[in-house]
Amino acid sequence: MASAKPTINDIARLAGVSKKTVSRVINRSPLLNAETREKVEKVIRETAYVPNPQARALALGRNFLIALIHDNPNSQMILNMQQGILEALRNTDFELVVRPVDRGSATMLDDVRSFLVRQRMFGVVLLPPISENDQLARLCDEVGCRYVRMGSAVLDDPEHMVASNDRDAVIEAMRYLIAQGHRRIGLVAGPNGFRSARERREGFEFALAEAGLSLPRSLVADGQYTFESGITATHGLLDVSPPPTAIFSCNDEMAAGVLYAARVRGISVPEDLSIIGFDDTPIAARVWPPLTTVRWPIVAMGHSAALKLIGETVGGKSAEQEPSQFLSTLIRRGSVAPPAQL
Amino acid sequence: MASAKPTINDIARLAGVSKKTVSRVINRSPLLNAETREKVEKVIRETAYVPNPQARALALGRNFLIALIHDNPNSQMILNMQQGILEALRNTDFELVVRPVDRGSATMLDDVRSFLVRQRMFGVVLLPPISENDQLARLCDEVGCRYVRMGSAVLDDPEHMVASNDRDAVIEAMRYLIAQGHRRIGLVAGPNGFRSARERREGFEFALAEAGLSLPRSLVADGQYTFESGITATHGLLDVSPPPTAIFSCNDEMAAGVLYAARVRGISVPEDLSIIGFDDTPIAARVWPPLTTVRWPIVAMGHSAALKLIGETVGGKSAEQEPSQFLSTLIRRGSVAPPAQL
DNA sequence: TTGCTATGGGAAACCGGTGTCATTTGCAAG
DNA sequence: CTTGCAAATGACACCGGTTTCCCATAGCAA
Repeated sequence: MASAKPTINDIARLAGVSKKTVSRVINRSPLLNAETREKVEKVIRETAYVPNPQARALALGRNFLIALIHDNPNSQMILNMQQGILEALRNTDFELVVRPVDRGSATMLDDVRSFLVRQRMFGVVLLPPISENDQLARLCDEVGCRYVRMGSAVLDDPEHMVASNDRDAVIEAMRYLIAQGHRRIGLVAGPNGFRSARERREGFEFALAEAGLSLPRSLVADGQYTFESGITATHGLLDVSPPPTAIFSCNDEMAAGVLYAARVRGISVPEDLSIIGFDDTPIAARVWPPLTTVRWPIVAMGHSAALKLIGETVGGKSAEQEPSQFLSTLIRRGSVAPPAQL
Repeated sequence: MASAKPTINDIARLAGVSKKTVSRVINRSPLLNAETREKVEKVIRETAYVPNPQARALALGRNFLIALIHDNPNSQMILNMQQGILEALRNTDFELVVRPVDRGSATMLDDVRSFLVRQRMFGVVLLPPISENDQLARLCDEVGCRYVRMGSAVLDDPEHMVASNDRDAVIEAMRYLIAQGHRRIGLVAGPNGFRSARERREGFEFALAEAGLSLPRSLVADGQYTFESGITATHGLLDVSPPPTAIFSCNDEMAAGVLYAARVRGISVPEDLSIIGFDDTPIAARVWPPLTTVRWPIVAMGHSAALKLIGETVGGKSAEQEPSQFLSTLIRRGSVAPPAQL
C-alpha cells in the first residue's frame, strides 16, 4: 500500500519543484508559469493529495470550520438549517460544527468569544432567537469572524443577514382568512422580545386594520412558541364570548396546541374554528386536519447563509449576489373554512 | 490591550521553564515536580492561556473533533442525539461536527474514509440506520478512529455500541394491547434491512405467539418509516375483513399516518381502533388523541456515546463503565382502549 | 555585449504545540 | 568518594503547511 497520506514535500519532490511552488498551485497564486502549474497539478491528481487541514489552519491562523450557533436545541428549524448549510458546504473544505449556547447565562458572550478565538472559526451562522442579539454580532466583528444572522427582519444589514419577511407573509395569510368571511379572529402571540413574534403580530394587526376590523384585547393571548402554551392560550381565547371563528397562531407548535385544545373542548376544526399556523414544520401536515400555515424556505436560507460566509473565498465572486431576502408562502391545507355562522 | 492569545512560549518565559514543561503541565504528565506544576499553573491562570487546538491537532496528528454521521437528515432523532452528545462535550476541548452521508452512493465509504483521515477525526458517532453498516465500522477501525454505533441491537460489541432493546420494548407494548382485549392486531412494519425494523417486528410476532394469537399475512403491511407510507399501509390494513381492532406501528411517523388514515375513513381512535407507535417523537404527544408509544432515551444514549468516545482521555477511567444498554419505556397516552366489539 | 528590470521559483523561518533524547540533580549503594 | 540509577527538566527536531525574502534567469533596452 502506498503511503496513505502524501505530504506537500512528496508532491514537491515528485514534481521536481519546491514546497512553495506546490503551495502556490494549491492557493491559485496568479504568478505561476502555466506549465509548472500543470505539472504539479498532474502529480496532485495522481497521488490524490489533499493538504492537511490542521497544518493549514495553524499556518493560516484560521480554521476551515463554520459554526451553527443556536439557543433552542429542540427546534426542528435547526435540522432544516443544517441541511441547507451542509448542502452548501459539500465539496468544499469546510465542515460544520454545532454550538448550542445558553442565552440567559451571564457568561454567554465570553463563552462564544473564547470559542471563536480558540477555534479560529472561519464563520458562524446565528439562528433565531439568539441571532437577534446585537452584542453577539458585534463580538463576531471584534474577533474577526465572519457571520450571518438568520431571522425575520427588516434588512438593515444585508451583508450579514438572511431573512424572510414574516410581516408580509402574515398579512397574506390574514387576507385569506378574512376573504373566507372571518371577522372575529384571535391571535396566539409569540413571546415578548422575539423579533419574529413582533413582526408576525404586526402583520396580524395590520391586516385587521386594513380590513376595518377591530381587535379586542380579549382576542390576543400570549404564547411561548411551545405546544403547551398554545393549548393554554387557546382555552383563554375560546372562553371569550362570543368566541373567535378563527385563530392565527404565531408558530406551528402553538397551532398544534390550538387544534389540541379545540379537540378537548369538542370544537370541530375547521367547521367551527379555523386555524392558521406559521413555519410549516412537519407537524403541520401530520395533524388532523392538516394545518394551513406559512412556509418560509429554511433550507434555502441556510444554503444561502453558508454561501455568503464562504463565497468570497471559494465561489466565483458571487458571494455578494447571494440573496438576503426570502419570500414565504401560504400553504393551504385543511384547517381553514368559512365561519359556520354565515 | 495585552496580547490577546498568549502562546506556550509566553507561558514558558513567564514561568521560567521550558516549553516542554508547560506542555507537560497541560497534558498532566505524572513525572512533574508538584512545585513546578503549581508555578506554571499559576501563570496559565493569570494569563488565561488556552493551548491552540490547531497546533495540538497538527502535532498530535489527531483532531479534537467528534463527528455525528447520519444518513437521514430529517429525523428528529438527530436533534436529540446532538443534544445528548453536546451535553457530554460541554467543558471539554471537543467540538461536534455534523456529517451527513449518502447511503446508496457508491462512493459513500470512500467519502467517509477521506473525511476521517483528512480531518484526523478523534471519534465518530454513527446513527441508525447507517450505524448498521458493518463496513463503516470496519473502516473506522482501519483508519484508527474511535467510534460508537447507536442502535437497537443485541450487544455483540458493547465497547462500540450504545443500544436500546427494541424487541423487549415492543413485547411490553403488545402485552399491554393484548391485556386490553385486542385479538386482531395489525402491524405496520419498518423497511427491510433496518435492524430496528427487524427487532421491532420480532417483538411483535413474539408477543402474538406468546398469547397464542395468529398473525394472518394480511395484517402485516410494509412501511418505509415515513408518514406517507403509514397512511398507505393503514388503508391496506383497514380494507381487510374483519379489520384489526388495533395497529402497532414500528415508528411514530407511520403511527401518525395510521391516525391520519383512520380519520380520513371516519374511524374513531381509540374507540374503533387502537394505535401504538414507537420512538416518542414530539409528534406523538401533539396529535389527537395523543399516541401511546414507546420511548427510548435518545438524549441519554447520545450522552453516553460521547462519553464512551472521549472518556478514556478525559474522564476518570470510567469510560468502560458507561452503560451500553438502555431501557425503553411504554408511554401511555390516549390512543389505546379496549376493542369496541367486546 | 553589458546592464537592468520583471518574474518564476527556492531556502529558511514560522505557526504553536508534542516527541525523542540528553542532561542535570539528588541520593542510596558499593 | 565513586558509581549507579531514577526523577525532573531542557534542547531540538518535527508535524505540514504558509510567508518572507532573496536569487536566478530571461527578456529587453542601451
